[in-house]
Amino acid sequence: MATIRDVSRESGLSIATVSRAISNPEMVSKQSLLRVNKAIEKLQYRPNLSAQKFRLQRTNTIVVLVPDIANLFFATLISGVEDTAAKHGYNVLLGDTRDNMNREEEFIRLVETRQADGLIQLTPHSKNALLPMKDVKAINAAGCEGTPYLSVRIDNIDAAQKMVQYLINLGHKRIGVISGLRDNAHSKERLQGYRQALEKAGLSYEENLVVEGDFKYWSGLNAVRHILKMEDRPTAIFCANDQMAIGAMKGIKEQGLRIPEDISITGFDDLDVSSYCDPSLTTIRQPAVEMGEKAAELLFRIIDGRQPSFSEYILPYEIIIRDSTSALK
Amino acid sequence: MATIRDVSRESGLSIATVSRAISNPEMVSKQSLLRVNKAIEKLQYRPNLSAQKFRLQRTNTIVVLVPDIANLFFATLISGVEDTAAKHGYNVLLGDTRDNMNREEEFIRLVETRQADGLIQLTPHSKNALLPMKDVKAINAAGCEGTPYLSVRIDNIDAAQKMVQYLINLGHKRIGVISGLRDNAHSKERLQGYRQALEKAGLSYEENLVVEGDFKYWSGLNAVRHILKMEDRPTAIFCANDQMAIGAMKGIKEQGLRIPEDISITGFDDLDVSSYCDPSLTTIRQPAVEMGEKAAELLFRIIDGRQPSFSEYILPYEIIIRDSTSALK
DNA sequence: CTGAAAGCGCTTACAG
DNA sequence: CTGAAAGCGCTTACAG
Repeated sequence: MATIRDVSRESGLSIATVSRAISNPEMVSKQSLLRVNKAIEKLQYRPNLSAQKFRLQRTNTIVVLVPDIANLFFATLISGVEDTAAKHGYNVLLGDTRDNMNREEEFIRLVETRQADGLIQLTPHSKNALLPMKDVKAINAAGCEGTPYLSVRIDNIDAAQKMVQYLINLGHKRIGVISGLRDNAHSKERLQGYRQALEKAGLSYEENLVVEGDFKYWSGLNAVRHILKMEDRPTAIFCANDQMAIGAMKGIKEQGLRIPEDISITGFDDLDVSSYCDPSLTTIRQPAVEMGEKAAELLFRIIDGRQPSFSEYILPYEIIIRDSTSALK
Repeated sequence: MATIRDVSRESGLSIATVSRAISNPEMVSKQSLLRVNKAIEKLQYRPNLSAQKFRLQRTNTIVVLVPDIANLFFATLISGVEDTAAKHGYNVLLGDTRDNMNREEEFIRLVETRQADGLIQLTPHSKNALLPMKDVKAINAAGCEGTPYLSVRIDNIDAAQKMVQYLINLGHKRIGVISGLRDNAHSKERLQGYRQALEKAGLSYEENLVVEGDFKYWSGLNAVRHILKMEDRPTAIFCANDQMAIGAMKGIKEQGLRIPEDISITGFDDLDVSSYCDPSLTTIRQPAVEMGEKAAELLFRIIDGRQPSFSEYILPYEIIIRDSTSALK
């Protein structure tokens, strides 16, 4: 492979001039530029960007830590990161952690060892989280309250509360919950919103109406089977994400029950598929793409050494009412 | 940030010894090792891997070119790549091309400019494809016949044929198709399988039974509305992927028709959600994770300069029969 | 087992 | 506008 030295030789100009011709053409005479370009063409020269990055102490790469790339919500958010990164000349390294701390640590090390300039964390913050670390520029996206570093998110508690309020307004009094894993911050906040809505309406909280899932389809199906066996069955179920809601719908229909006539169901995220399932799912739209874009922009800003105006960016959510919910008869 | 020079100074040993203590501890005396480790600990030293990579002319990074990260089939395949990459000490750079040639070119340039060692292409080969390129080590995954470089895939034609044969065996004679974009190689091969099945069964091919989609949900819904308006409506629809099949199911139910009693429908891919939609979808399972793993292994092999035994790896598919298909009454 | 030195391919302050 | 030279942080063949 040709190097800058070869181009220098071929063009009869110094390495310095060749370098300038490539990065700062305006610093070089027209004639030199021509000779350099001709040599580059002839030798099929491509600058070794690894060398360049090393020299400039800049990688133009960021890492996105994602707990589960097969969850479409994250995939969509990442597409927002990708777009913004491309615009700013950055590459995106994908860190699929599967909620595994060791994998997470390895990806964080990429930043520590200067293979990436910063990272975006998509797992909500928890007490045993590795971030924040000094020397690692990071943004938390789609997380929760109390994240001790820059974050972009929606107000999960408020969104959950509004959704449950909506169910209560429809006349539902016994509202089941299919929650995410208990320790997960999203689970906690969405459950908190649920409790607040009950409280405001003067309804009592019943622990056994809450069934734990893990945010995946099968766990929604599993959880709903549990719920349907209860003697005093809820008339509505609030699910902590869309995937579980879709799994739950499956389980409800399996039992020969109708949605929403016999039981109402709601999700959280608004995946593409949520408007295509049957019935279409009432859910909370998180602005996934915008969150990704915003997180990337903030990260590039702090990489450039400019501090952002806020430590927390709260984006608006939207309650999307479709066909999986109706008034209690 | 501490460099190897600082560790050298702190430990009173040469840079060379420090370097060896880190990369080849067995080449160094126990005592030196101890001193080096103490110094590393004290200075919180992290080797600059950018420098190391540059020095070794190796990046331990690969690029995955994906046409649409928001298609779960690709996300799942990528998780297979990720796993294998982690095992081999490689990082994965995500190249979300959105079927845009310019973006694709930029990502390929990462390999040309030594920022990555090779790439995995998830877009099926076409005549105006940029790959194969000399100096770019690449594997095509989930592609089609006639890919002019190393590939891992299933036999799309055969799979489609088998699926349509299954519909024919159920008694269906008018079978509609919701195809992907016409120029897409997957569309072509799956359509070819459809035609072959008809031919074998002595059924004639009717062009107007084939409606073009773009592999996304909405296009399935859109296409099926078209199909349902036909005077001599098909009794079964073969969709070129699951997303479109799910969109189509929505459209069919909108018209008050029942699946599979009034119309049977089949997909291609076997996404997670396909067993949770209603009715659950009869489809073709592509071994997404295994494809990703195999593609990554092959890539690492050619990066190491070892040639693989075959130029094409054909993995088995599986016909998954669920509730969206039934015999013609 | 250890160290001095060369070199990977670039960029840039300095001098002219 | 141009070139010689230093240096980014490592690794490794060579000599001892």
